[in-house]
Amino acid sequence: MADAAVAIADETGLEALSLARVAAQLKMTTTALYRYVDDKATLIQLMVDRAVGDPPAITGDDWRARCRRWVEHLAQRYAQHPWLSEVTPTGMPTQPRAYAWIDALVAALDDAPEVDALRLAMLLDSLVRIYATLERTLRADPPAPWLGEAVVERFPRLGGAEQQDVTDAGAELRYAVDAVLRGL
Amino acid sequence: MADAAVAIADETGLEALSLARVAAQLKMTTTALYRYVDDKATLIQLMVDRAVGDPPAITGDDWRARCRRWVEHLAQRYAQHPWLSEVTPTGMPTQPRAYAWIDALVAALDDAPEVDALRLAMLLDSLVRIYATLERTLRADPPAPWLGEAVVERFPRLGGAEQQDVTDAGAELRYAVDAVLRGL
DNA sequence: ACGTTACAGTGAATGGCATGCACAGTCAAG
DNA sequence: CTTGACTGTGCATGCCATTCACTGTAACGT
Repeated sequence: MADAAVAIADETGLEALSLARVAAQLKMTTTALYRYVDDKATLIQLMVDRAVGDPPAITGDDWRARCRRWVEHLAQRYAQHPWLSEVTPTGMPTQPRAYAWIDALVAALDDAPEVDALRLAMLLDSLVRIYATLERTLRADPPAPWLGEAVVERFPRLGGAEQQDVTDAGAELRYAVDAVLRGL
Repeated sequence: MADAAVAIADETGLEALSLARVAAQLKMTTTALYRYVDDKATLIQLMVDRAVGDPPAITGDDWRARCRRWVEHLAQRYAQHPWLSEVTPTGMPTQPRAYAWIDALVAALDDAPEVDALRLAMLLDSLVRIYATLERTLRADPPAPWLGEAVVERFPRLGGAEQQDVTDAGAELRYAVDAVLRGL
């Protein structure tokens, strides 16, 4: 059931995911799904758990590099399932896989000095989410020049950034992560 | 109309906001609202613009301190309207106020060396969003200890962080912003 | 003063959605 | 053979966004 739902979300996004469509995919009635799941929300939780999957094993000399690898892996999962960034986060993680990812980051921070792994995990995860959201919306919207003549006229200070490129969400993510890692 | 919608969202959250309720508040029929707004989505855009409001004037010696002030102000707006963090961002900003905030940050970065203001604005805004979301969900959920015995048993490395306090979203935000500003 | 036109709001209707409840088949254990 | 758990169905409810055809009303040009 979770797999069917993930397949639908992969194709049509989270907005278009309804229990009716999941049921159709499984050749069941909509209401039959309530035998297995209390709620649409819990189904989505299951989907997230499944789509994010298990954390990778990370090796490398530099702990910052290991952090970046961790981020890359997570970002890759988000890229495979763009709807992940549409899921509204609901507080602290309760799914087992989430703990596994945090654990993996803690392992990667083995020899890092004075780094608060839990906080960092939350921060990095959030950054991945954000730039995944950015990527998704960039894909959906026309890549509008976003700074028109009129705007620059009203806010002259923005003039310099006019032709700036914000089309590569991956690059933005790396920028943000690098800034954080340098600043720790 | 936007004000009525903001009032409802302030009280009951974004989930509970329906055009029917807005109409009731205004003593109109639901369908009458479509005279003024194409879509529920565009109504929400208007609401965001109104709720975020105009950026403050920021003064101070240190550009990092000015950045922090900018973040504090923005976070304050999110605190006043918690539903803001529930709004799914839709690509680059199109509302005039958004430009004004970016412009304000650019101004604050006047004498900062080699800082990409646009990128930084996006990053800081994202951070504010994230920790506003955290605060909202902390308020909604029971502040569960989130790391049970069973979890620590399966992931021994997480043991140290067991009793860690993640209840103060404001502190987390400052931690993240400080890390970023140091790392630029 | 009269007709026209833009505007503001209404009412009914459509199609989708999550979800609840009472029922029917099916299959295994006593 | 019977009972009971399990799996699935059908029907129904209430909420939602959105569309369309319609009515009143207020301003404006002649």
